[in-house]
This record gives sequence, C-alpha cells and structure tokens, in this order.
Amino acid sequence: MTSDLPLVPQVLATMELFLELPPVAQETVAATAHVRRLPKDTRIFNQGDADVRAHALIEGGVRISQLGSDGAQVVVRFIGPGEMFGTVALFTNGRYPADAVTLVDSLEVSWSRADLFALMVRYPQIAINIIRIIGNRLQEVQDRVRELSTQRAERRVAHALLRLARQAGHNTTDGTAIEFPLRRKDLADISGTTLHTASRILTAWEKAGLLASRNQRLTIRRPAEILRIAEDATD
Amino acid sequence: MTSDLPLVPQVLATMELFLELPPVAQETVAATAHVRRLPKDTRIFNQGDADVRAHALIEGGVRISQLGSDGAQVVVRFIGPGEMFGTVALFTNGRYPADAVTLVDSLEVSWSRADLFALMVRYPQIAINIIRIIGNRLQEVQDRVRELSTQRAERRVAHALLRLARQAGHNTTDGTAIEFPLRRKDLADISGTTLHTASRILTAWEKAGLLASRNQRLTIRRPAEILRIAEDATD
DNA sequence: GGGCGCGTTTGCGCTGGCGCAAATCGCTCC
DNA sequence: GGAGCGATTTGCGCCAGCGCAAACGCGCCC
Repeated sequence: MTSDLPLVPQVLATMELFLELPPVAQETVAATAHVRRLPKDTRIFNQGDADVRAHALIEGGVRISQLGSDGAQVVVRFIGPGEMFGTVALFTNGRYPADAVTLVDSLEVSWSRADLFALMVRYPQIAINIIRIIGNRLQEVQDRVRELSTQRAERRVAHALLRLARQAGHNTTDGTAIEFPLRRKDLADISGTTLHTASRILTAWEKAGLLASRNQRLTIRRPAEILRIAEDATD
Repeated sequence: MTSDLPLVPQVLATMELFLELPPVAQETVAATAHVRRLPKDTRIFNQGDADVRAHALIEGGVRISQLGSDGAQVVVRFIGPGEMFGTVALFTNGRYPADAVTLVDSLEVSWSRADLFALMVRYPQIAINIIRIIGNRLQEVQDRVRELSTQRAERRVAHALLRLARQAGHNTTDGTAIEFPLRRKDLADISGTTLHTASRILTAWEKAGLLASRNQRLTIRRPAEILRIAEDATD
C-alpha cells in the first residue's frame, strides 16, 4: 500500500524495530509501509477489532488503554515517536487487546500482517528486534505489577512519571517536559489509583515546586526529588 | 552440549516454542539441547545472573519470582511442563530479571544463546513462536495490572487460581488439581495480597467446599463458583 | 516416637486512599 | 465576550485489608 505523504526511510532506520538492518532491507520496509496523518483524538483501533496491522509512531503521542470485562479502565502505556504498537496481536489471537487514541496530531506508519511476516522471514533481525522490544515491555509491566502489589499510591505515581520522562521526556531549561498532554485521569489510570488521589498528589508536588503543569503538559523540575520519593524505602 | 539423560525429541515437538517446525529442524533443536534433572528446591538461576540460557521445562514445576530494589517480593509466574522460561533476558540486557526455583523434582532443558540465535536465524518460525509466547504473557501480565488496579483481593485470588488451573490444571474425579505445590505465601505473592488475607480467603473457600487443599496441593472442586467470584461485577 | 521448624490460621486495631459530592477553573467554540 | 463543558481541586466519611502478634498444625528428621 502506498501513500501520498512523504515517507522518510531514514526515520524508519532509527526505529528500534528496524535496527541493524542492511540498507536494502530498509528500502523494502519503506516500500510496504503505509503512512497516515492523524488529527488529535483519532481512534487508531479499538479493543477487539480483527483487522490487525503492525503500527509505529513517527510523530506525536498515542494512549493505549484497556477496558476490563467489568467496566474498569487502565492505561496500558503511552506511545511516543519511534515506538511500535498494536503489533503483538498479529502473533496472538488476531484481535487488538486494547484501544489506541492519538493525544495530539500525529504521524503514524503501519504494515499489513502479510507484509510484516514476509519481512521477518526475509530478515530475521526484525523478529529479534520485536522480541527485544516486547521483552523490555514485559519487564516494565512486571515492574508495575510489583509496584501495585507492594507500594503506596504516591510512590507509584512517582515511578509512572519517571517512566514517562525516560520514554518521552524532552529536556528544557525548566526541567524535563513530557511531550504529550496528560490528564490527571491518565496519570491515575497508569499508576493504578483514582483521579482524586492522583490529583491530590500532583497538586502537592506542584506546591512544593517538584513539577509544573500547564494545560495538561507536565514538566518535572526536580527529578532528583521525584526519584527520592520513588525509591526511598522509608515505609 | 550433550547429556547422559534420555532426550525425547517428540517431547520437544509438542512445546509451543517449537511448533510448526519441519522434522529436520526438530533434530537440530534436540542436538543442541542440554537436559538436566533437578531436585526439588533447586535454584535454576538468580535475579541478576549474567550467564543467560534459554530454558524450558519438560516435567515438574518452577516458581519465577522477583525481588524489588526495596525488599518486596512478587511471584511473576509459575512454569509447568512444556513452557519456556528465562529466555527473554537473551534479547534484552543479558541478565535474568528474576529467580527461578523448582517446586518439585523436575526435568529441564536449555540452550545457549549462540545455539538459540543460530536456530532462530535458520528457522524464523522459532522467533515467531517466541513472539507469540511472550505476547500472550504480556497480555496476561497486563490483565494482572488491571486486576490489581481495580479489583478486590478476593477476586484477584480467584483469577489467579483460574489462571493456574488453565495453565497447570489436571482433571481428577474430585475436580481440577494443580500440579505443583503452592504455599499460601505463593498464592498471596501472585495475587498481590498478603499471606494473611490469602489464607483467610482460601480457608473460607475450603469451608464452603469450593476447593480442597492437602499438603500444599490445591484442587478446585467447584470451578463455576470460583469463576462467579472472579467475574461477578457485584461491587 | 518425640522434637523441631516451616507453614497456616486467626484475632484485633489502624489507616491509606476510595467513593461520593460539590465547587471552581480554564479552554474552546460560537 | 459569553456560554458551555471537560478537567481539576477539595472536603468528608468509611471500610477493606494490612500489620502485628500469638497460637496451632503437621510433616520430617533424628
């Protein structure tokens, strides 16, 4: 599938998904890619959808969230530039396990199942890259499980912020700014607490000067302090 | 590497890791495998160890548990016959992210990093199998995150039991028996609660006849009732 | 067969943070 | 500039389940 949008092969080359591929492989990858520009608040796919593709983000931000069989919602993760998403479903039961929504205007690229599998068989390094990416996510999610089981809400929020800063942080004179807008509810859903508790914690931190938030954009001003809260075993 | 123990290639062929491989590939896999018999309570590897191999279990049971930078411990998962474990570390940072200990006398098989990678490059289907396995685990762990965030302890224990039954359950006249011994503490650590709460819940279920436990062996006598507790949205 | 030690049960008090509700803030769109 | 609406803040009451502690059961080893 082709697209009228400018496809930038050298951007693909920097994605973890296609690391260590020979240049000729990069071209094949680019040739089968389908690029789309997506306005803010676009639903890229819904939990349960069967027409599964492999996605990656070039610009912008995406929220991946999951709805339980009861009504409970959690945020699985946020996707920043260069990250793949929605790809695991190609290998498991063929249905997206979560919803994906753009948080800002974004640029997305995707491949069909057939194209990706053909690429993988031809260049096994792609499969190895996917295993590494999913493996790292598995460890991250397991860390979250450990946190949820053993830590208080405040420390979990601190950890969530640090993960976000590492993943999508952008250094400014003011501190580390997180690229995409985050509602208090999003923070709550990713750190396993309620909107109310998350709001109280963030407000307290703002008053203490640890972070600033303006218009759903967060800036961490004193990472060391947040880290102290996250790691300090005083409890 | 070879071994004096009887290696059973047709056993390997039934493992999810080597599904859909041509017979000749199965032979190569068997040729590079290293088989070990492990007594109960053997530490197969420790969190942080650097000499990483790809493991799979032929017989027995293994507990995979993780220690936080604080002292908190959680059980990541239990491994039953046919399942691979400790393999993700080969692709990420080269260190085991958790401990692995046998719960009973077990039979284990493993491959070196070099051998596994050679196999994967030669037979990409192995890589695809690994992605599917890890992908399924990722979804399982994400389900646990959702449960921990939104559900009460009793429902989490119920879900943990059902997962164990699905994974390592064995049907008897008395109900579904779980193959390996589980201490109350194990149940607590995998469902994100404390020993005390887990004990109270299980005792109550035993009194109600939903399950039986003898000598750390659990038998689910009324799966439908446990399922009702796990799924019932009455709260 | 007796003692030892791990695993389990159970009572009791306390508290983190959830649930509910209402007020306020601040964008966005008209 | 005003209206409307989603997001955020904040107060208050309450309870699930954690933390502590002690007793008990039971398999295993000597």
